[in-house]
Amino acid sequence: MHAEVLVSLALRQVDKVFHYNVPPSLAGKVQVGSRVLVPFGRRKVEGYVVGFSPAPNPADLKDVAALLDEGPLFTPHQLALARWMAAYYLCPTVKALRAMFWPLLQVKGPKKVRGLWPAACCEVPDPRRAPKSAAVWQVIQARPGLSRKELAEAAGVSPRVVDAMVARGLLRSEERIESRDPCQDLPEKRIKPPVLHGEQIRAVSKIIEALDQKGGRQVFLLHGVTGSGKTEVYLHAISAALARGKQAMMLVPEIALTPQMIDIFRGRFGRQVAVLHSRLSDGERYDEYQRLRTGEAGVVLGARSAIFAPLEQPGLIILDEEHEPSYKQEESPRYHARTVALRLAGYAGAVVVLGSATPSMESYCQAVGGGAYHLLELTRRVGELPLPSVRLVDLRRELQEGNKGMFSRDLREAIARRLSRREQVILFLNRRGYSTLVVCRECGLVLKCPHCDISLTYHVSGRLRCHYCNYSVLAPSLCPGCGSRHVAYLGMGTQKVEQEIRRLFPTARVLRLDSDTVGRRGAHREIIDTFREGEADILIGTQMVAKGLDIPGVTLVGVINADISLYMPDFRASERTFQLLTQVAGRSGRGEQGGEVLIQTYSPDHYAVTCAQNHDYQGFYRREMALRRTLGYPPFTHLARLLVTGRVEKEVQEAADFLAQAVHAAGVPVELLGPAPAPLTRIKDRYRWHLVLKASVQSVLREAATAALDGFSGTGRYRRVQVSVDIAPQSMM
DNA sequence: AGCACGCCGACT
DNA sequence: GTCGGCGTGCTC
Repeated sequence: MHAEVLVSLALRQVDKVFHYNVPPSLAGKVQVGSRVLVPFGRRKVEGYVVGFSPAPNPADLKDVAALLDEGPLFTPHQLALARWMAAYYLCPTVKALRAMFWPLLQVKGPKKVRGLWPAACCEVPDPRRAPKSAAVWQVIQARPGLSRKELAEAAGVSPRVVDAMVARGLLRSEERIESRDPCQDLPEKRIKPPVLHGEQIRAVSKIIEALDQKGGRQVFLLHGVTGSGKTEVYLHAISAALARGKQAMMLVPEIALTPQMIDIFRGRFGRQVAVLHSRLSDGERYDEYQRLRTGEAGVVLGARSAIFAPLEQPGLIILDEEHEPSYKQEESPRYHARTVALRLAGYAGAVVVLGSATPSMESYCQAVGGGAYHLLELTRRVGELPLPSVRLVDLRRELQEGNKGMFSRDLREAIARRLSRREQVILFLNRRGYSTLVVCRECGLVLKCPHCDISLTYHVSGRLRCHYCNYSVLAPSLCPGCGSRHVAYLGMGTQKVEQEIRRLFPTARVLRLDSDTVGRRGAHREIIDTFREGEADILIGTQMVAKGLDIPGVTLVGVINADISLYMPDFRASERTFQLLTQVAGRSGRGEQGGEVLIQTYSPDHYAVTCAQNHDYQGFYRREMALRRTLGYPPFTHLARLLVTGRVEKEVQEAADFLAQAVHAAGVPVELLGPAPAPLTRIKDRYRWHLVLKASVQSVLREAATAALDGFSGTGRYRRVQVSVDIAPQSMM
């Protein structure tokens, strides 16, 4: 027998199986999923065992040099998924594979501590003769397993007393594994499931029916208006899956993975839930992975990458807010969690539930008109609450009438009214910082990041920041170009909104929620909890306030400027705007008092805005699909993007031209757009050019891209440029 | 990626 | 004659 090994070099040229002898010393220990060291050329590299072949191949195989871990890092299931990803996204297999097991390599292993236990048979310390020992004895009886230090502290004695007791044989010391639980300090309050309403019951029963059916994957699109109780449908479906001995995955966008959401899951499923998100420490993530691998936890709640969690046999996979662009990973492997989920479900025969108030065009078109998905609809809010009424404020007219401020009179009045009634307000602006454009009024110089072709954002800290590479400098008082004192701070972000609100409403209690205020671990939770408990009146924020917040006291949501996302150079700009407006509007009126939404915009006639105003998903869908069809965009066509980057612009451009030639030469039916400089022409000192491929069949795109890459790696001319392939890109920036 | 091999120009 | 430039090709 010899081992089939993938070497851990993320290169197309070596992305194939290499064969090695398993020496007798390692026989039986090396298994599929093992990480090994193998001789490769004249050096040794890490590799992963992906299979075994019967012995007599080319006889002169080298030996596996070493086995690097005790157990396997991935399951055959995960390997299959990685291989599919590699083929689908044109990335090296090891890249895809690493996405699945990297949490296991970040720490040495489980955290071990020395714990103390009362020894089995011995005399009990006499409280009169040895009061300190007796105190320790009492504590350890009640709480066995404490460490030396904990025990001493709990008993109020010096650790020396404990040591003496160990020496006398009263206590026995043993190593125990301490679980790093990310939810340790959260109270686990069991919450009784609420009574479902009719539409929810119907949705749940359809999903359960599918869970009970043998056979292939089934996909549901759960289209439910904001506040219709989608989460409760998920929870019931998960309960049902667990009751049938199946495991479940629940993915949410990173910023929607709020403490509130975690509380709900922990409340319902207790320690059965493993939580996975980017804020966990390496140790916590490792332990959550272990709990899943051993089957101790049967439910994953996590962000994008949780789709790779090591579940034995997922029976139910849920993607909440399935339209969210954050499900797309923007670096290699550039996968979309929804696409991976659908594939994984295919392997596992699992049921998929895609949920959203504003489904993506891609998903919705699969759910209507004979598509492959089943549509489930929740058209009413829980408790028969009405959807909030939405008013548009035409900023053009506001300007004509002499109001140059960021708040229209309507919005200002609406806020004042809420404050006087002690109701709460959410203000949404999809930009952080204070001022998004710093420009000299004399010479017109725009302050830009020295490493990126991006204008710098002024922050109240007095520094200018690049929101792409995080470069920062002290804001200059004079124009660095001409020395003029007339430097203007234009464009507004959430910090400016906050300042203006404090000026207009000095007594209001204001909170801001954006990535600048949630830097510290736990800060996110604190801000939301403070607001929920009514200890603040106004919450200002970016997208973070648009997702999942369910705060009954909020009766007004104000959108400061709806146009920011509308005029992005991206064919999804309208869709994105409609989604954002609908989502953020949905935060209003979740209590008894009803709710209102005010959207300030320069484009009050744009269908993305008017459809959001009227809660008219169908209308938006029809308009947008008609447009996509005429312009030949997804879901009517498929796209791929080749992004070429490098430090020398000329090389980048030449490489892009070369790739374009190679695509042409491939002779497949694709439309080639570009090469052209990417909208963000330089980031972190790397110039960026791209080519966009368009085809009616996706496999053709892969053919063209593969041909281009093969030709590219064949020539050594462009060593200093890098090409990355993005299949089904979410962003073209 | 690394590392060797190989084929040309310009040095002690 | 040989040192070193980097184009090409291979790694079980």
